[in-house]
Amino acid sequence: MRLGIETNTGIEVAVISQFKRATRDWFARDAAALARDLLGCRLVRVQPDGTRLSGMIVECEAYLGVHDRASHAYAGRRTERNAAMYADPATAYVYFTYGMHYCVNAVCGKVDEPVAVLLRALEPVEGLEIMRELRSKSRARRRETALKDRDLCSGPGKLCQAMAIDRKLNGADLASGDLLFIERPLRRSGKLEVVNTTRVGIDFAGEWKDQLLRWYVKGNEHVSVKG
DNA sequence: ATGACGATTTACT
DNA sequence: GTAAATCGTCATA
Repeated sequence: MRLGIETNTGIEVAVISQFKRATRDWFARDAAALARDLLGCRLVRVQPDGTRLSGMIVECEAYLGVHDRASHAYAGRRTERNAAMYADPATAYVYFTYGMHYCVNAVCGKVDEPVAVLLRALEPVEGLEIMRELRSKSRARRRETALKDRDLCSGPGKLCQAMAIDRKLNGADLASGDLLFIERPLRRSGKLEVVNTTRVGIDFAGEWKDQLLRWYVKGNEHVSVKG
């Protein structure tokens, strides 16, 4: 239970919410089901100094393993970079892309089965001002205007920046670790309207680009792309 | 050793 | 809407 969370306006309001750590068993299933269920859960990052950053997961994509042309494990590719995909469920797979961005996945399925869920967007909950600093840091030119809340975690690369997630967290244990983990609500937090559609940024994937493997919270302003 | 390319973000026309 | 940024990774040689 947690009393008092930071709101978009910076005002603290008293709320009663109950979350518990997601267990390894909870991750040990197919990626599509997990992707859907991750919506509404919290991703939590505890920094070295103990500062807690968190956000509600509002957008996810499932990557289905060796047959999925969009997956890093397509055709059984197993390299140093994607090794974490073959690890235990609840392992974090963090990879570097486009020469400048990190993306984070929750590995699921069984051991040696390279299936995972890409976390694409969060609605910031704890540590918004720290996130703002982390996000401003790497910008080429400082902007006079502060970043809006919706610019903090509305994309896979942005959320890693805002949550201080980089290659050091590749292989982290999302179930038992203390650095990066998932909390799920004990009670279904009201009605969560969900949209199921196609994945983003995988035009190279042939027929697999049409599969409906992306889920997001309908109407949530932190979702990265509409559609 | 070399070259091509991103599961993206940002700035600019 | 288009294009630049930017470099680790991987396949090929």
